[in-house]
Amino acid sequence: MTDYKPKEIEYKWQEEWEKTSLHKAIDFDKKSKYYSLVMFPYPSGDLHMGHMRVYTISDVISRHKRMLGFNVLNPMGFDAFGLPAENAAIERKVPPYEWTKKNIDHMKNKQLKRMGTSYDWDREVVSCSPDYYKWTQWLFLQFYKHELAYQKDAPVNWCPKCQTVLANEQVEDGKCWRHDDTLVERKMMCQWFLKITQYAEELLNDLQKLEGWPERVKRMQKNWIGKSEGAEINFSVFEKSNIKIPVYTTRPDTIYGVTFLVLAPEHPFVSELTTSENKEKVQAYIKQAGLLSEIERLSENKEKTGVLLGSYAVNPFNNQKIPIWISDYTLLEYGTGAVMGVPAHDSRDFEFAKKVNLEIKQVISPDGLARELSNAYIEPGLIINSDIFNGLQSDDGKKKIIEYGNKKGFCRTKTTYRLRDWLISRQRYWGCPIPIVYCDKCGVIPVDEKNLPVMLPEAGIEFTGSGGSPLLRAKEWLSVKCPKCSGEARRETDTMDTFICSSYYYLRYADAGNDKAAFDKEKVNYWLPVDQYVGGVEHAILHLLYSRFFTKAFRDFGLLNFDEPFTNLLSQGMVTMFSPKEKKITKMSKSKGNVVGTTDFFDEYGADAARLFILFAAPPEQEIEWSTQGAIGQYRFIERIWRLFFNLKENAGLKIYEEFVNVEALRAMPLHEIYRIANYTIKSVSEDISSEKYIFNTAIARMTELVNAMYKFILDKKSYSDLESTILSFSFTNLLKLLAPLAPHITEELWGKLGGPYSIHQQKWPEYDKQALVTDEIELVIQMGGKKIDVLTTKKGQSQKELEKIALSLEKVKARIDGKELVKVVVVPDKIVNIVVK
RNA sequence: GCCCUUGUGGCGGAAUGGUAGACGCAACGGACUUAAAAUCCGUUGGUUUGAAAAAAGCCGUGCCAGUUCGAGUCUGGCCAAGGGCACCA
Repeated sequence: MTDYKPKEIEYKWQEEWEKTSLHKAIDFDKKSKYYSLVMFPYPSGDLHMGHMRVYTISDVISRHKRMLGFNVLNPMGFDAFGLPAENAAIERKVPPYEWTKKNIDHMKNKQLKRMGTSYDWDREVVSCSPDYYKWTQWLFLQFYKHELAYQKDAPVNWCPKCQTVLANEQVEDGKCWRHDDTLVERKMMCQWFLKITQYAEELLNDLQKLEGWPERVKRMQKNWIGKSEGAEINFSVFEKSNIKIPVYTTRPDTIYGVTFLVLAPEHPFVSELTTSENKEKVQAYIKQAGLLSEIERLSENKEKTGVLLGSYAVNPFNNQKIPIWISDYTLLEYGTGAVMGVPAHDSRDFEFAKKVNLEIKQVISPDGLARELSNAYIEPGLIINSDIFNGLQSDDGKKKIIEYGNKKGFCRTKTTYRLRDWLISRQRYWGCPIPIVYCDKCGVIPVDEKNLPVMLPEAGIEFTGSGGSPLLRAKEWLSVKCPKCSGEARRETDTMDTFICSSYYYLRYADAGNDKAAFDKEKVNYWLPVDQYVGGVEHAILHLLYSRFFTKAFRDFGLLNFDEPFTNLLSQGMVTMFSPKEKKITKMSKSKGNVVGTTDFFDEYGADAARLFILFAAPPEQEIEWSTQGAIGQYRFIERIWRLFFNLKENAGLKIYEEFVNVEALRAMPLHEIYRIANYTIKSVSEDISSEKYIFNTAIARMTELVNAMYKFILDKKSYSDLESTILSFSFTNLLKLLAPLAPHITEELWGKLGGPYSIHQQKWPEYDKQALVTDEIELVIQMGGKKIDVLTTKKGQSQKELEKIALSLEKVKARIDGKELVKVVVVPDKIVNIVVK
């Protein structure tokens, strides 16, 4: 027997797999395709055990599907644009390109391959490489052509640490998603947007099609899109018949309770509606509101403030004259930027009315009676004080009121979404340049497709960390000929949000080398949609919503033929560990000082052991806590298999053997139990590892049981009969195959040592012998009143009467029935007998 | 505030409404060894009776009810932790 040296074995097979192109995906192959995808990483430099989880899960799925006979596409690449590279350039004067390249090289060759992953590296994509970002730019131009990319002045979120603006989705709790200690500021800027809102309804509706997605993720997307149905009502302005103020409401049933209007401070009508005596106050308020940070504005404790404009609006339903206010609790970007104030039935309006002393008029009541309100009554109810609509229920009232207003021409139903258009401009260097040119004569002009890519300049770029994007100072690069008039023009200096790059990479994998197009339509239609996507739940909204949007837009551009990119989604839980900094168990990350590197563990115990522990600790969706001790437990499991192999090889003539045996020949022998467990293991592992379940922890437990049973069987055994060596060979051969997707190196090694043909990963997934699982004895549980009294082994298939008789004849049972009335006996054949007494 | 998820031994976790705690970690005992490590074999939810062993009993899946012959599992309410949304009209 030789020692188990994981490092040697693992390196050997990793090289062999690469040399023999074992994991190559073949376009348009005869076998059914299976696209297995893992979210591609940002090349931050050093992967730790926390990162390993997602790659392990996805790799097990890919390897298993190959053994099931699928043509598997399992690609990998790098989301390589982004801030850390640029920050490294500022701090250490290394060009972002070099820093990124070095990290990719390390992650790819020293870490991802070292884990034993089975990627088809021929399809690698690197989003910062010009042959990739050329197509990012080309796709931007398609959006532009279809009027889905546009520029506008808007209040935007600015992260002072990133020195750039952020999309709505990238602001969490008023803070930057990358810097949870940094409040986002509000600024007015002219920026590029993608019109994701045009797809809001489809993005919402098609969530129903995504049966293979976790409910949680779908709910989060649904919340984010935030559809609401209501009405848009036009208020006219007293003595200013040229202006109509549209407001959006979901409660048209409260229209008679309107006692004021509130516009957003940035609302375009504000100056026109401000009377001269209020001008000063209004301007001061607008200025002050603009200065507030996001978090201050959102703060719940913040008291409502606002100022009167001086003009009056007229409620078209009852011609009542009501004052117009501005307040920062009204948002310009949502609805129409103006709300009707119904203090009696909206808590924000109530608060505001109390604060500035406005009339509160009740128009909804639970019982039809009006009373003094100490809070807004926001439930639906009976309509009162509302002229011809009195006595209706809210629901019915809504419809009738909209109908009435519609007839009169000042009201219509309207659907509003919380989702905003996607702000994609970034004031940073290390991103994909937006292919746009500004010409004094011609205006905003897109770069010709044939002149793509607009390369990021490298020479003469200085990273100072201040004074805006380095591109602003790249004089030579900045000046360009206008594509239209050939006159002097200037390049766009903003780059794209890196989420653009990651919104289509999974399409590029289908045709990674193409230099004529972003991807070939036929290839994309062959490979896509992705059959199984694995990634972190932190992208539940961001990346997954953007990618769905891209897919739908590309379908409409005629680039592909499907509606949704990812059929099944698995959101793996975090890997946590105790953080000495935060004094609690929390997500493994460098900044929290609780990382365990991969290299040392792999060298000592092997990637196989790390993979097994990660899979064994909990089901994939759940959080797991890294435990080196626990991982060593899996190392011991592997070593047990290793020793078992040599023991059986020397003593029992172990060989590859996969045929079923005649179960009758085994009856009443201890061997029968081994054969049964082996087949039960095949059955359970096949089920647990399948896409319906993905519970790898129990799969590993079943295999451990088989190994334990085999150990027990061979204990003190000196010689083996032919039948015994056959059954043990059968068990061991199948064990290796079942374990192969999870621990690919050790299984390949032992498979080879057993004389199996290269490679175990190209073998057929085993099937189990149904005969082996048929038993003639069962364990019968005896209960009294639902409590277990006894368990006895008895013949299978006895009638209910027989079982009842067996139970009632037990001494224990008799003693307990004694003196009581037998109410009934419940018999579940081959399972339990439950005796109920009174 | 609204929506959702999760509460099981010292720990991670298993259990189609039918033997709660599979499997692993940790701990303890035994074998092997001059010794230790490793390995192999065991024990390990709590508790009561018992000198001990054997054995037997009772309690036990966050709490309180309910449905059921039978509930970790289903229903309702509560408590706790975690997550999402949050001045979205």
